[in-house]
Amino acid sequence: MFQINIMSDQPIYEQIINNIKELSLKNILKPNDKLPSVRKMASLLSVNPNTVSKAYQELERQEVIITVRGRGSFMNPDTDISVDKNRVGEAVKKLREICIELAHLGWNEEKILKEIKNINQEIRKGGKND
Amino acid sequence: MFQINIMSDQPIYEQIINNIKELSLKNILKPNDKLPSVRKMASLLSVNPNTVSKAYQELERQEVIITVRGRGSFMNPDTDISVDKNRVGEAVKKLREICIELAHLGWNEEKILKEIKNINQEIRKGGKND
Amino acid sequence: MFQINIMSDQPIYEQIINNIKELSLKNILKPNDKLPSVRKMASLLSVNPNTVSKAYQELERQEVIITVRGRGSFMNPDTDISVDKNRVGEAVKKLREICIELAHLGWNEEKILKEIKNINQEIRKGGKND
Amino acid sequence: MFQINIMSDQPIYEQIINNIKELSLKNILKPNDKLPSVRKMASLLSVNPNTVSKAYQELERQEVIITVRGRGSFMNPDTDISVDKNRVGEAVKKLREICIELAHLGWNEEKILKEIKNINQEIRKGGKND
DNA sequence: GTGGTCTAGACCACA
DNA sequence: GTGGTCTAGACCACT
Repeated sequence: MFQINIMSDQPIYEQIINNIKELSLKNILKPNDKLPSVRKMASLLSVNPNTVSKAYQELERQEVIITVRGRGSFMNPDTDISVDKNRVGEAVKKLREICIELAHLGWNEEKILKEIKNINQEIRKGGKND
Repeated sequence: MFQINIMSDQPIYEQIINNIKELSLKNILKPNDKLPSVRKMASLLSVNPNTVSKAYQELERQEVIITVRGRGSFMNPDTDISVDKNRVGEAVKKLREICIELAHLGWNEEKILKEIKNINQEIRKGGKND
Repeated sequence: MFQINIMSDQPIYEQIINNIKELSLKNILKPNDKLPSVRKMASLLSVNPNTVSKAYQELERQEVIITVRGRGSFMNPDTDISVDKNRVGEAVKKLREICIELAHLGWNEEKILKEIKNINQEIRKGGKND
Repeated sequence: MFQINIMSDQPIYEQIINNIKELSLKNILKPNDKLPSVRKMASLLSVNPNTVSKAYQELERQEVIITVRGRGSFMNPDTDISVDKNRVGEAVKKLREICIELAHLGWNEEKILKEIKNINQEIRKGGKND
């Protein structure tokens, strides 16, 4: 289920974060679902437990998961309430950078919009298996 | 003209690259236009010359500019000849990550599409280099 | 009567301790009152009996309660005999940390003092055990 | 200047955070001041660089400091704008716990208020040496 | 069993 | 030089 690429330039802990967020969007990970323990996830992904721990801590900071002492980590039952303006701003800035990059690679606006639609269909497609 | 933010988490040399690409898209930097020398650019932006140098080297690798020893750097007159499949793949991958992030921040597809349109209008408003 | 929050970052056994202390301050738990057994309390709070046991042991160490083998645990009839200087020191140290934190969150001294008054009115409203 | 206690039950990285916040309140660390590098601070405190790094990262998250790639960390020039409701709530909750604890140790409200005044005079006393 | 903290030591990107 | 990431391995508190 998880796609971790050790050789990627993207940090492993970020990849873990993104994977979990994506599974959440697809509704494969549902509210209150238990995540594998830090050690288990680490052995599943063949990475160091500290790396998984860092990912989980950041996910908790973002209110995606909730960690309970001595019990483990669980998907947050509350549908994300607090919106972090900084994070939105960061994401939009990155979106801009990528549009510039794609434009330089010959993509026109239409092609980008089409790709966005594809991506959104992909990452949100789980919507009915609740 | 340049917008460098030393506090950003984006490397300065990447910011320089993106600025030049954006100016090119807007047709403010035209084919064969001369770029400021590494030292001049460095003092303009108040950054280390090594940083500018790294940006120029990467731009040349991407065939955005051409550097002639002893003469300086110039915008490539050949508009986008080679298309680097790796770079396209990377950009699409990042696009995907950002869609996930924005979805988690409460954006639906429509809002993302609208933002893309805004951005494209902004970065391509020179309008004639398509 | 009890307020246990399993998601809090405060250990459950500490929450139990504080709840009992608060009930004692409010004079709801009076000297010689019998506490629920470890098992009963555990089932009341839906927590592990070991957790309750740990709380009771610590309460006994602090002379808040007295446990009689085979009889159960009771509120200590002797009101606050021994004063543990270490505990006072610890509490004052924590008080300091929180003042720093609140100052960083924009609270001035006056606001902190006001909050303290509110809290004390709340936790001591039984009013007669002073 | 720094007071780190390896034997304390408080994590080292939190102690570092609190020390820096306190120095900031006292105006000993002023906006834009450079902090010792991670490695330097680590050797000053005789702790592992990772521990200092963790403290710095948390401080940046709280907008107390700003870290610039390849340059180091600096006190945030902006007087703290964003207020984190969660952090305020947490702090008030802890304040409540301590009031209960102190009440149990025989402190009346007046004594607590006096201590708060002492603490605030202490931690904010640097206010004029700007 | 769970996660949290810390150390020692390594490698990398950036300026 | 700077900070960021990762590993391996240890210890601790909590349930």
